[in-house]
Amino acid sequence: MVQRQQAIDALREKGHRLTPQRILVLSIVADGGGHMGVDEVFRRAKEAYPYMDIATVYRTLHLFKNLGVVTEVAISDRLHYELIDPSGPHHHMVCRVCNGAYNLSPTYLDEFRDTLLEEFDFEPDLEHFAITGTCSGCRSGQNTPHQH
Amino acid sequence: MVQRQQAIDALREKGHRLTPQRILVLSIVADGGGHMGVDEVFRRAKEAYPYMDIATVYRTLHLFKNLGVVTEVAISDRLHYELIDPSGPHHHMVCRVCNGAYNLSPTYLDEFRDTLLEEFDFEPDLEHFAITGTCSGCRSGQNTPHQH
DNA sequence: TATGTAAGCGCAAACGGTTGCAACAACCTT
DNA sequence: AAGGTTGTTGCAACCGTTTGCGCTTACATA
Repeated sequence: MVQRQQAIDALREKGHRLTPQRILVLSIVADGGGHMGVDEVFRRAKEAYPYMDIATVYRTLHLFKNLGVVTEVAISDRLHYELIDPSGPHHHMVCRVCNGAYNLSPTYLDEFRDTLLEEFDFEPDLEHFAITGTCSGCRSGQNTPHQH
Repeated sequence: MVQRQQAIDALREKGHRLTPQRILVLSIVADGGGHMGVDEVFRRAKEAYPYMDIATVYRTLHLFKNLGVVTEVAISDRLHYELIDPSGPHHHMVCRVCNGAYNLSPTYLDEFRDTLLEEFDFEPDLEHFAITGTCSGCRSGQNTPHQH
């Protein structure tokens, strides 16, 4: 797994220590495959290492976020984490009805950013940005609400 | 104050009761003049009425929000409230450096909404939406950071 | 390989915000 | 004006998340 080694390198380069807890959290997020809630990361971590503390999970996820190893996305008022997509940055559209998360290419946001810069000289933070709304399936009434 | 009477009418019409606590919170938000944090609303309310509870402040602000009397805007991870602007709906750009909040006409967001609808059939929630970023003054290094 | 030191840990307390519940009071009815 | 009902309140407990603080441990140095 290439991303995992990149994450470990990023830690060392910035002078952070490589602890078993960090490796464990990283593995869990990497193996989870999608957006993982903090509680699920914690539950799996505690299975593997019973002394694991929830504070360590939060601190580790924030650290990885600041290192650019994981992205943070708010899904119905809870933060979720996933490994950075190596095929390039992307944003999320999160459906308020079914909680589904969809990727969004930055292209669409770039246009918006350019407008704000030109009109107001305001530089928006759009790096880790989730837009809530209603997805196609839920708009047409096909989905079951609040699946998760 | 016209907006205040409209708020009271909105309460009665929906079958909600007109309590001293609600009148107090409404007056505080109305007199505050800008985006008010929950803690400041609570502090002022407790000055006027020492039995006031923080839960009542939260419940009252949420009620007014649902009635469309106040708008909710997130300023650096805390929710703030202000009376609906009678000159029309608007959004906010919040500077992450100085916490300053600037109004943004919905025109700019409408373009973005249309794109998401056309491309993905995704209807974004942009009603109560604050965009964080760096404002003009802070981009040029003129402002004092983290004033609030 | 042994040692020093500062980063990181687990723990517990605290944070902002929400919720369940019994007492209370706004308002409809008479 | 008095009574009944039901929405609202204050309180306290709880939630997810953050923070302060000793103890531990990863890692640089020798």
